[in-house]
Amino acid sequence: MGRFKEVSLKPEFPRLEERVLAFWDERGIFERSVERRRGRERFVFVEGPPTANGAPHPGHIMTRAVKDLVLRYKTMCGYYVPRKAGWDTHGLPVEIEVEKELGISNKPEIEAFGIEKFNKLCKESVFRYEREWVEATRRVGFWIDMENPYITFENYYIESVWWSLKEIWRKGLFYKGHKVVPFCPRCETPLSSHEVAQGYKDVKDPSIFVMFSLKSVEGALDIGDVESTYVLAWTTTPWTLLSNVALAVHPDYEYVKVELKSGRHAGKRLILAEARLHVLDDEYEVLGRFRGYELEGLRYEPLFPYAKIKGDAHKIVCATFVTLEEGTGVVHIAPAFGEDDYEVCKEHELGFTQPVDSSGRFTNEVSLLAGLFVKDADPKIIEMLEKNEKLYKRETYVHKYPFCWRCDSPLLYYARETWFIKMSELRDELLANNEEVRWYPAHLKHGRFGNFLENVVDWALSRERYWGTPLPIWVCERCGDANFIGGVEELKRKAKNFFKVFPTEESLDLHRPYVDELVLTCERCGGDARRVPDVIDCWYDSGAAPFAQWHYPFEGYEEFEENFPATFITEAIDQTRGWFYSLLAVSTAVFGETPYLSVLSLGHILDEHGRKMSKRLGNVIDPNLIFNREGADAFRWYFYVISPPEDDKRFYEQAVLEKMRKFLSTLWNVYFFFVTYANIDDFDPRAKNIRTKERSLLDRWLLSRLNSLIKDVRRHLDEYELHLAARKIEEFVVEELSNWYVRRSRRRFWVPEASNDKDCAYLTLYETLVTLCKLLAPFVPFVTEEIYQNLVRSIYEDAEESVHLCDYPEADEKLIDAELEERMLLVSKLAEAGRFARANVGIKIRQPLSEAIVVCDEVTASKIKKLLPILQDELNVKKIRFGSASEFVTHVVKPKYAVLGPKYKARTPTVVEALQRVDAGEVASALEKQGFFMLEVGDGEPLVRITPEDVTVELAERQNFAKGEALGVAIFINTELTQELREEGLVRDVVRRIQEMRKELDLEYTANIRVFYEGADDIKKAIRKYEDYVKEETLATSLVEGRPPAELRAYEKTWDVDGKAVHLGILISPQG
RNA sequence: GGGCCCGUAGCUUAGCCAGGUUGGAGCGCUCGGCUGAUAACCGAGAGGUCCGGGGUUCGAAUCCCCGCGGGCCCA
Repeated sequence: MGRFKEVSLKPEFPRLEERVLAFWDERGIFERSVERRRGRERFVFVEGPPTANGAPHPGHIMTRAVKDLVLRYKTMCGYYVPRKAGWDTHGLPVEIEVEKELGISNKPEIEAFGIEKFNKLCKESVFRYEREWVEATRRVGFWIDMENPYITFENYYIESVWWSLKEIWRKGLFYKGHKVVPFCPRCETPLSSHEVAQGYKDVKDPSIFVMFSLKSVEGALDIGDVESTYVLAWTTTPWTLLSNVALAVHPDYEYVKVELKSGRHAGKRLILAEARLHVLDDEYEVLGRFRGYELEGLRYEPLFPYAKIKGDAHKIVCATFVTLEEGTGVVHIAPAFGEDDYEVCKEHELGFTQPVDSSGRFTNEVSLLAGLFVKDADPKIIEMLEKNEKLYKRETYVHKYPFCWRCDSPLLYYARETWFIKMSELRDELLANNEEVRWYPAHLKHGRFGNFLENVVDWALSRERYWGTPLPIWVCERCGDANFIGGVEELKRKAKNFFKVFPTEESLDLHRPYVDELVLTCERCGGDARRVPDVIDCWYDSGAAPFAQWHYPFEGYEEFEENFPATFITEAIDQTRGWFYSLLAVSTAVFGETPYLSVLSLGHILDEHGRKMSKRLGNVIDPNLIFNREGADAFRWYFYVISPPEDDKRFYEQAVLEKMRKFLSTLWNVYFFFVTYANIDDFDPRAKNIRTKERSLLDRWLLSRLNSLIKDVRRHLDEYELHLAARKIEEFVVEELSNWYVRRSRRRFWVPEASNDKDCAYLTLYETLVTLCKLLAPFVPFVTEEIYQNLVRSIYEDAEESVHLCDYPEADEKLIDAELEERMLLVSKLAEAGRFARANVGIKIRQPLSEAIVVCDEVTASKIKKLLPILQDELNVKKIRFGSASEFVTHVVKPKYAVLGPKYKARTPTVVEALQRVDAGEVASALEKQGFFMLEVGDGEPLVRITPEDVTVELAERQNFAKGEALGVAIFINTELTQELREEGLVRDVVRRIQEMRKELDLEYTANIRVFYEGADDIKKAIRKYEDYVKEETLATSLVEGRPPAELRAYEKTWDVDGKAVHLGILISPQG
């Protein structure tokens, strides 16, 4: 037993993580990590409250992993980073979930069920999903205070929201509009522009060309043959034809009257825009032309007899929104179902008709279609047109159409009474506040988000629903004045029946239906005022989080002051017009200030095939699957390292597994290696203190790289380049620490006797692992905690109790030796080049060779001189030395375009051509001797002076030498095999086989063995010659020729070495 | 239709802002090697119209223009 806890070779990350979670909980590590920074500079984070509407999706897990990385990092850097969780609890999503459970699907059913009971179920439903979120949040290791979250349905939160709405009203930014708004007929409520934005889909709609029969009118343009002339209009929403009030033409466009000469409508006359004549399928003759304005005032027969229109109707009007891009240049106008339509009718003092109810069904006014959902009525309407010979032709049309972002019903544009905030008036302020924000990625600022602000529209705030923050407006029954309420005290004062509705403090609930029962006394006339029954868009709730979470300004004044604006927020890209906007909109309207200083926008999670992961497609991976198999660290690391934060990420188990193998397993293995050997040697880091200066070059190199890495990681994290930080660490761990340092140092740990060099190796590896743990703690908080506990806490009693209570590593500039890093890089590249050279001539690494020669300039030679032993060992040569180029006389001269180009411009190709014609050896020797070469180009221009910087001179290989090259340095390996080298090679082959057999027997690293051997004469001879070497390498106490006696039951095997059979037998030695 | 982003090997991607002629990795595949830490590793090979077309330039994956395809957002 050693000093450190034994480590298993194959970690079980999920179980390890559960242990670490329990440890954190027991010791309150999270709370302490926050508290110990109290009083330091704040790093303010606002949690975008999850919509509590279902189990968390891998995308939510990723967002949480990113938040956690940033917040842990900032905490370790010394910032005070309180983290309050939040829940977005209101809104349609919750209502829909409850409706589904109740098996109902519209508002009358809800009202029959009872609003009080319904809202109670909504509240419960929210808590049901909360539990899954809490568990997933804990499991992924996201540290946030879930004990004291802000909850948008709480009275204090609603009161703050009310206060802010009244502030906005005071500024004159509130108004009631009659506007055509996107309306969901299933939810029976208008949607805000950013909600509509969530749900555009491609759909196939009918596309029909309809003929409106003209009537003769006094005073209007005489177009002749009025009775047999029709105006041709186009629409993709046949159901709106029942509500047609007018037809619009563009005043400046050219229109024509044509007579159809073929087809089923032959003989009829049509009016349409000249530029749209190609929509006609039949032959025609042009009979006349008009400008659009000339057509104004013409009247036509209504298509259908049903709709009762209050006011003037069925005439042609002019409008500039008419385009020639689609249809016929004549637009059918239904003021109930289009914003432009509504405005144009208002302008021309035309009437209004609304034969569709708020659930999207035709009313009794349209007897034939009464009760039918409008979209379902399309075929019937087309049939009716056909029968009346009013249909010119029908096609289908694929276009984007908005659907309800939650219930997926097609939206209708529908004229409703709605309360608005005048965001358009705040446009310049929004833009100015946006200037204060740092966006990651930067293009969002003036790109997508900035453009959106440029075109900001008023915020349609009211929702004709139940489970939400009630709109705090009471309208007087007598005078119609709107009374705005900004808090509970005010309500108490103004309501006639407050204590009747809320007899006790506990009974206070600012939701429907209770607040609906409150009757206020109108401030202006003293009459009774009743609440507008709407609730508000729940996006406003979350946009109010910066102040409402503290119940500002009723309480939490200081908290708000200290935490506004936020330093940092992050969510996925879809929040651009969602939360990122609602936060800015609310803060700008209420305070005139920006609510956040930096925003990191994340990409979406896609499935293995690059499709969006969504419930509808059924391709959502359960995060628990990954938690239970690869673990939370693997999950987190995958997201960090795979691509820049803003990119969409494909997510599937195999991909996570691959990253885990590459990185976490390698890290674990280095740790395993250290613990295993440190325990064998009973290494104690406290007992050794060897200054870095006194350690080997390899050690100093590793520590230099480690400190350079710290600098890089900090720089990248500060710029939210999470992937670059992660990739740098991964490269360090896999390439430099594991595949170079540990591999190169194996023998140093393995020598049985104590030595200074061994201590240096242990110390260096120990220090590196400990620092690496801290560096990695914000990324993979579990495995780093585990390693830290074993390596640090078990030894140093005064060490911080958790790696997450430590300070983030700072680079020690004194330990950074850029030149050493550069030299080591060159040596490792030369090792690669040498291996390449050996492979080219087919001599494996295990076969020792006599020498390798490095050819380079003197400066480089002096730089890498001390590192040559490493190279010698890597290449398995007896000797390594520098040689001069003259040993390898063949030269190749290659032009450097980057240098030649600027010098010779257009002449460059000719110069290069000439250079390649002359003898390379001549050029090389001239460059070496006099430092330049005069080149005759042969184009009549003066000679060109070639200098060493203009070209690279390479060497070709000589007989018996294999050549490799790296970073401009050549290496030659002598491939001549002597008898002695051959024998050494054979012995090493035998040693390798014995080691393999030890491994197969699963022997302790320190167990001694006895070896028996039999085989070809040259092999036996080689073994005898190198007996001591074989014994030492394999921990053999004896090496005996012949087969082991059968009664000993040795482990035996026959191997093929260089085409010759060798029989080996192994016995475990009885004594140590 | 408009805005923003993206398009490099079978897959994932670096390089593009600050142009240099020979586009670099990883996974996968084939061959070879190494292994007393490894779920590994090392080397080589096959695999690229750098989305297409034009332009600028001595020189374009890189800069400019026009397309095509994809994603997100908006009308």
